[in-house]
Amino acid sequence: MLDVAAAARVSVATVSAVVNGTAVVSPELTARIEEAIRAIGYKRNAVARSLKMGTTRTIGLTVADITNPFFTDVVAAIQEVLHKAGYAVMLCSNDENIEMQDEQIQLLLDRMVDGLIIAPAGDDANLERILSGTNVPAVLIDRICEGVDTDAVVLDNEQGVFDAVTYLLGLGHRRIGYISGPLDTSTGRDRLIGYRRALEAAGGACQETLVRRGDYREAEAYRLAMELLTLPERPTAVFTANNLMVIGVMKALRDLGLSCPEDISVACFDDFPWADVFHPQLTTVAQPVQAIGEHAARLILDRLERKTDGPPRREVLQGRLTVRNSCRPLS
Amino acid sequence: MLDVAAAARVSVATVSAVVNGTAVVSPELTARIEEAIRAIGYKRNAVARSLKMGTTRTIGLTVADITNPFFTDVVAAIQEVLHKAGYAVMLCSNDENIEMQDEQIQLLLDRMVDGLIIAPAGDDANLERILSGTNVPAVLIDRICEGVDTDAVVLDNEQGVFDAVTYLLGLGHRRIGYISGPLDTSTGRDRLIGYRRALEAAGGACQETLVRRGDYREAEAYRLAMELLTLPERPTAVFTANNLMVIGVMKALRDLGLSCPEDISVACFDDFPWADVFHPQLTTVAQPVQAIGEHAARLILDRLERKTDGPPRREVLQGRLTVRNSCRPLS
DNA sequence: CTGAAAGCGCTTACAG
DNA sequence: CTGAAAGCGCTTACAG
Repeated sequence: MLDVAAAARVSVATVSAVVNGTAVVSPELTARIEEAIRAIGYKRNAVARSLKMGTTRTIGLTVADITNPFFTDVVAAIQEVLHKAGYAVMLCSNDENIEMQDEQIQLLLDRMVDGLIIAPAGDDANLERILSGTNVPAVLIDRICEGVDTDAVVLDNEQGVFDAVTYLLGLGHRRIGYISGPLDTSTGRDRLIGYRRALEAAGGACQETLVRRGDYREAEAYRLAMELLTLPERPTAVFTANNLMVIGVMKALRDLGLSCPEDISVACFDDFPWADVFHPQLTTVAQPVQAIGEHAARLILDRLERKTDGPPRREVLQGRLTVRNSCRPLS
Repeated sequence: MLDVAAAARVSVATVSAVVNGTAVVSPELTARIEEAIRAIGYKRNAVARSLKMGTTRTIGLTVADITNPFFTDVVAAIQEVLHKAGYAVMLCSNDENIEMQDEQIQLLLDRMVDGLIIAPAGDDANLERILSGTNVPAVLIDRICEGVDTDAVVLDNEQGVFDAVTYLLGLGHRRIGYISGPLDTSTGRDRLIGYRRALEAAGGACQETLVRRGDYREAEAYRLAMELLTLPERPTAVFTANNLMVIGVMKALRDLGLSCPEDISVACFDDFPWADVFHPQLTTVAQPVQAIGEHAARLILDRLERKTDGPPRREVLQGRLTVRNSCRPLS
């Protein structure tokens, strides 16, 4: 910029003014400066700007598993809104590892992100402390953490599972296996509550022997499904608390020579874009991924643009039971 | 840092030395400084550091479509390797839009990323100019661009499709529909060449009437598949040049009341994690996504750590034909 | 082993 | 409308 100023025989202040359109500069000078910029091949340096301004126009984003299509879709929606607003996003995926998550958040904070969007790996004892050590606004998505009091957008997880399990009960199923998410995640807990509440509402006692605690991943779900499906009194239906785990269940069915929905009915939380073309066409609780991402982005943008200054807001969206044909009525 | 220095009654140089372990400092001073850091709640400011050092330890990454599981897996692998090496990644997805891609690359460059990994949306007339305006190293992945001479990791696309089509021919198929990617992408072109070469090698002339030019997305592939499948002389097999498009084909089959593989055989480029549990179990050309990501990350790291200074390197990986049961032999 | 000082590339009151 | 100067928070020769 000094070079440009020298070449155009003006001060850097004037150059800055034309580069940012931040003040009125006479046409002649503007032209001279623009010419000099072209000649020198000047490129603005956003980090110097950030240092001076105290803002980087970038948002840090951590998700538990970018490989999970649910998170992918949410991330895509977030980055689209943010990009339109002139923000970049710095993305970290931590493979459901809380220590790594904390490390990543620190790294993002070091780099002076203007805001943070976090899909936490699980309850995180350090998160509150880390966040309160800064005044960078944060919004939690998907899962919330005990004691972390920030903006958040979550789903009504309990209701989503309640609807699905009630649907299965309506089909005549009484032995409904449940592969849960980890109980140190809010979604894991809330979804399990939905399962229990549905059974209770139907007057059936919850059969804890049919509940298995998974980790939202395929491999462990496979193992748990094998357990469930080889029980002396096998469940007639299995529900998994997320998308990845249903794949594990389907693999178990395949390896056991069972078919869905003939032998076992299957349903899960989270939808797939291909769910209505491949067989069995899965019945799912679809999350409004686009809306989740958009809301999260808006919340952070609101904070940054000082439109909002109040207490934490928590937005709760609803899932939608999407019935296809992976569950059959028990005659 | 000045505050810390003041509190510990030392100079900032000394504080910097202990924060970065960049010089030997006496134990007493170290202790005093660490105490002061704790007391003040000092946090390092990476942007100031970056300005001084001329390096941000962050890599810019743009992909055509983060929503595509192929790219997602590659991104996950990249970010894992880079994170271990102490780099952050700034991610941009541009929905296959080249202008937006250029804009994003500019934005990343403004922010002084140390390196760039680009999965280009397509041939980009401006990319070479943009890149040559900086000395930030770049590596292209998946698709390469005419005239852009940087490190790259790509697949042997031609061979992948050749193998798949040869397999179909071996099954007795003669009328093989092909839904291509956009021809302004290197993958779109190379895969189409693989298709033609396979037909020629088998002595059959390539039937251009069975070739449709798609855009790597589901919606357009659906439309094209409807065209192909309602031809007077319908193909007996359809191959799509990527993963998303095969979903469109399956939707078309469903809407036409055709089944796979009984009525039509289907195969595609790119694998799915669930391909061997849902029906039809798709026959695919699987890409080594993990390896692609790792290689790309290593290439950029090599450049940054000055281990490599030579001419652009181009790594070519091989796909693997993964036969399942979406293609039937024609008796 | 430690400190004073310059400088990375910007922006922004403050004068003129 | 334009310029000289300070300062954002660091790092790093250079002295001592």
